[in-house]
Amino acid sequence: MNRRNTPTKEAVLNLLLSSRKALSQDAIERQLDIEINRATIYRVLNRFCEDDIVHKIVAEDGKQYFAICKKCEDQPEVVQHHFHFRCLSCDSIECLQVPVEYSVPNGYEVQNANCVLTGTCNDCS
Amino acid sequence: MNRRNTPTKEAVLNLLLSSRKALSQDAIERQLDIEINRATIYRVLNRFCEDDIVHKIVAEDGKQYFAICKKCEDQPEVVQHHFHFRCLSCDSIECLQVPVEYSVPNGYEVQNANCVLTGTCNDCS
DNA sequence: TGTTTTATTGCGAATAAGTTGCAATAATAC
DNA sequence: GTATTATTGCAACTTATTCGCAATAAAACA
Ligand SMILES: [Mn+2]
Ligand SMILES: [Mn+2]
Ligand SMILES: [Zn+2]
Ligand SMILES: [Zn+2]
Repeated sequence: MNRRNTPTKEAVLNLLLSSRKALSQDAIERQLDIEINRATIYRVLNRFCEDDIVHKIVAEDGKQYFAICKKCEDQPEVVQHHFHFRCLSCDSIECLQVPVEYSVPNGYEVQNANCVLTGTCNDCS
Repeated sequence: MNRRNTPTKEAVLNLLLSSRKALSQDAIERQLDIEINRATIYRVLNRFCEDDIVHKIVAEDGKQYFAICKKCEDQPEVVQHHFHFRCLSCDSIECLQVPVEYSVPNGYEVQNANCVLTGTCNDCS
């Protein structure tokens, strides 16, 4: 299943790269200068997830948001599980450079973490 | 907006009280012995949330799950923000007695936390 | 106990997010 | 240039949740 380069893919990727925020399909479609079909955007995003180029966050609004997995400058693995913050005022979601720390009962095996803090961000407070 | 006692309300509450898991509207409807309309179940649950009898968890499947806010035995405020665990094998969600610890950048104000760990639970591993 | 008030319910329709099948298009390899 | 097949657009579909509205029934009250 070899990947191909397409204008769509490039456009979505560039948008995510230039955005400080995690974006929903909806937001991506609106912010793109070219028109891309909804289903296509989802497919591109899901492919990015499979390829670990992007990670998906599900917020308490039940919607999916996507953000680049940036290796914050040098550290190759800051990408681990980190908190996300959703501002109720400006309705934006961003990755926090705050690792998720937890322990689980015996016999539990954690594969993934989806952690979203909600409140007011610095810009809005 | 005074609350009234109804069979529906009691039934849903009892089910949640007796369940070790967080339940979706779907699961509640299925597990109830009496028939209750979908919309009604949601309304009952949302009222419980308003009254802090129940808390809502949104999992990465985008669905809402509801669990009793039990004051784990004595401690009046174990109810705080805690992790939840979703087992991909038995597809169940439970509250973990594990508090969510985090720090946020200056100027950020956290009002709520929705944290779900995903993997395999003890029963399934 | 009968009457009034209004919270709660059921129903059907609406909304919204995300997915899927299929045929057409277009990267990429040959 | 031609063939292969990943990608796209479109429309239809699924699933979760909400909403308007009229009917029902708790609870307060006379
Ligand atoms: Mn992130
Ligand atoms: Mn919980
Ligand atoms: Zn904000
Ligand atoms: Zn399990």
